[in-house]
Amino acid sequence: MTTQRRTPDAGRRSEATRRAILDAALELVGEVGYARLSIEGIAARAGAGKQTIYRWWPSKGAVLFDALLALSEGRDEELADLPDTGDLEADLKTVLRATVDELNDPRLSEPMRALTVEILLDPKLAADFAERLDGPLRELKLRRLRRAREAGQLAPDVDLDIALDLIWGPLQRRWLHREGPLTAEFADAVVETALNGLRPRT
Amino acid sequence: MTTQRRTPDAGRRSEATRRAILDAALELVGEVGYARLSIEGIAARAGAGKQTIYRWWPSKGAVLFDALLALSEGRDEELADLPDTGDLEADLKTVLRATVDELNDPRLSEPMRALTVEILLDPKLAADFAERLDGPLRELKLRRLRRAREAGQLAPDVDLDIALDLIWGPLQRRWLHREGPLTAEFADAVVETALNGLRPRT
Amino acid sequence: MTTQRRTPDAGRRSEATRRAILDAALELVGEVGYARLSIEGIAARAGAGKQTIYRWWPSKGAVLFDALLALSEGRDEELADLPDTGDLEADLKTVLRATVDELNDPRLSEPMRALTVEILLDPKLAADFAERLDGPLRELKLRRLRRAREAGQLAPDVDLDIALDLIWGPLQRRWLHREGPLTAEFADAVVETALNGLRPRT
Amino acid sequence: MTTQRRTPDAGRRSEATRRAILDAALELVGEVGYARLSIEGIAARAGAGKQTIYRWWPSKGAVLFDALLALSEGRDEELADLPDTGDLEADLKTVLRATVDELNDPRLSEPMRALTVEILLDPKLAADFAERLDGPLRELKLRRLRRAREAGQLAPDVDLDIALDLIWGPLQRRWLHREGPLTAEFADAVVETALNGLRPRT
DNA sequence: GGATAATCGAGACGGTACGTCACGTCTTAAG
DNA sequence: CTTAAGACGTGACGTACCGTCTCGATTATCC
Repeated sequence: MTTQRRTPDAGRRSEATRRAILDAALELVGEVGYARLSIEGIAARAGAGKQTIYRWWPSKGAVLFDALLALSEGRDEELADLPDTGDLEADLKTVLRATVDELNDPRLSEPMRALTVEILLDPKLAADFAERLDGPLRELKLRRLRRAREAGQLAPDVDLDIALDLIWGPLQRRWLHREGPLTAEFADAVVETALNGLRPRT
Repeated sequence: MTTQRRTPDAGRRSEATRRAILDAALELVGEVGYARLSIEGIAARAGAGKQTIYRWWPSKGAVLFDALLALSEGRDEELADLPDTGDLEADLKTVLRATVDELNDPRLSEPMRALTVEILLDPKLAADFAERLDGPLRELKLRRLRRAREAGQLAPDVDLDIALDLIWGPLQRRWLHREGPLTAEFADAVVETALNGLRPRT
Repeated sequence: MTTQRRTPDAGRRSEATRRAILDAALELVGEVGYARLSIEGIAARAGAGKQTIYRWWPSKGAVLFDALLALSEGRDEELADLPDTGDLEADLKTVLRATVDELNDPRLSEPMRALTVEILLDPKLAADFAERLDGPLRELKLRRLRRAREAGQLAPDVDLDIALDLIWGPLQRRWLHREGPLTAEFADAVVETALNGLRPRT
Repeated sequence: MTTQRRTPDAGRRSEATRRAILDAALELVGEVGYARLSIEGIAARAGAGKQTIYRWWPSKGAVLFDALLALSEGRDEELADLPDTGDLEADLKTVLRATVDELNDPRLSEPMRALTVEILLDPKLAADFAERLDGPLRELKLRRLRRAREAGQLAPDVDLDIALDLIWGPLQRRWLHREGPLTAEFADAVVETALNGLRPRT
């Protein structure tokens, strides 16, 4: 689940140091923000040599990415299937409300926004992110929507990629751009309106 | 339309230097990208002193912002009203297709993505941007939608902010995250699907 | 007594501004020391434009020079003849003790050391200084010694330049290099020992 | 013999870089003079990073000091005892004539004057200089004079500090202030006249 | 269990850019 | 024409990090 598979000899790698680095990265990003987060700072805080970081990660963004992944490890809900009670609207509301809660936790939200931003600019990081997090999640969502379409809850000709954007886009946009509060009501309203447009016309 | 009103004694400001700086910023961002754009580099290219930049702009993001604004000056379509032929769907398609064209021009698109990203991280810049560009544009859009709602083309209880997100969000998201090609077809499909969900239920 | 004779149009010169600049220079050199004294700082403190300083003085050293000269104006003892009671040793002790007192006043001593140092490095300033202060003073001293030699109190073949160095050198050296305290006793001892070597051998 | 003992982990210090910096400093001070010598320039000429200079030296004066020390390394005459043939006058003439030769070599003289001047203004540098060069040399001179006093060649009550000033002061003063040529004759005359005043009165 | 090879901390190094200060020149507006 | 004010190009300051590069000093398998 980390980058270590791609590196020379992961066998010898010090797990303690790896954790210290990820922890330091999280602490520091909370204290000074992403822009002023530096490899030097992480190394110093972690009591690690700079080379140790450069050996295992290509950029500070990659370190923070792993640090955030490590945070959400254990909570395997991450890559579990989306709920499927048969009621698409209810299920989507459940999922989006959970996301709203996560995004309202500044401990997660701030570094995650920083990381998202970094991803927008760094294609390498974007690829890593797509492979390890965004891609799989997107697949889960598509799967749930496909099932709904097969069950006749969505119009048969609906473009699922666009559907996905309609449902998750407003939330992510409002979060990323800080355009207004993230509330359960907002999540509900988005789901309702989007589904309105996606349901089979009678 | 520029920052100069907020600064000390803008009367003495050298217009030639101001243009040289904005031009240099645009050239350089095209050549090396935003991450490697530096105040130092802009000053050197413009034949200006660094202090002259620091005197009038608070960050390289702010310089680029003004540079992009200057680019689109003259084309007053910017802050003109959105078209209103009475046919909301057709009007929105016109607008979104125009946006698609703009975003497919890499001369504008790349620095604009960089600037957008900078805005995400820098609240000061965000405020400036909101005041001078995003806010007014948003207002235009809301006005058009409000007229449509009054004309009965949208459900009377629709939340216009959410409507706005549903219509413009997917496009912006796909652009910002480079998630697939920006085409007229995509624009059309988004408008159709979103309006489906926003129209009065019969 | 100032530089103004050498400049384009002294007739229009503002005396109030000139005083303000010299006063500001003295204040600032006392507050921040010579190294951090700046033309900008003087202009700001004096409420004068920088150009006004550049118009009338060639360097901050020159400003300080004039400022120090202005300080000792009025006290005409400056360029009055050295005392001549007939007793060379007593007269020299009187003079050197007075110098000791002056040099122990930090209000004068610190900027004077700074100026002296500047003179060591700036030949233009050195020439100005030699012409307006050091030369005349040296001439007074030589005149007193010459009278003493004619009166048989010094050996007839003594080199007066060397005599002058022997008498005033140690004091100036100890002051400039901060090598030990400046006391009346030291002044007396120097005069006695130096005169020992300069008197006619019996 | 250099500053490195006072600095963090001098073990890793690159000797090649250290030499390159000192050499560059000497070259540059010869080309542009001390006032226009800059850390930036030294680093560029030496092919070193600025930080490398700041890591090991506190000021450009300190760099030049080390550079001059390095110049005179090898010539161990530096800290060897002053000659003692039993004839004080002859010995002092030998020493002062050697000094005159050194001070007439502009390769040494110019940077040395600049450094001397810097020392006058910078107490830290002065302390360093006193500890590593001036102090030891002064001690050698005092030792020679003390031996002469014990041998009855100087008056028993003579203050050796003042004696030292009388003998070396005029030469240093004439050099530092550029007050006339430095010749062997001048050195001889100073020694003769000063010793005249210091010998026991018969 | 001792050799050996990679990892580790530490941090020096050549660089780039930062944001600030002062330089000396210039332009403007007021008197 | 001088003045106060201050923008301008220039250049150096001293600092922060970059990413690379040695250094010993641990480890942690593998012979």
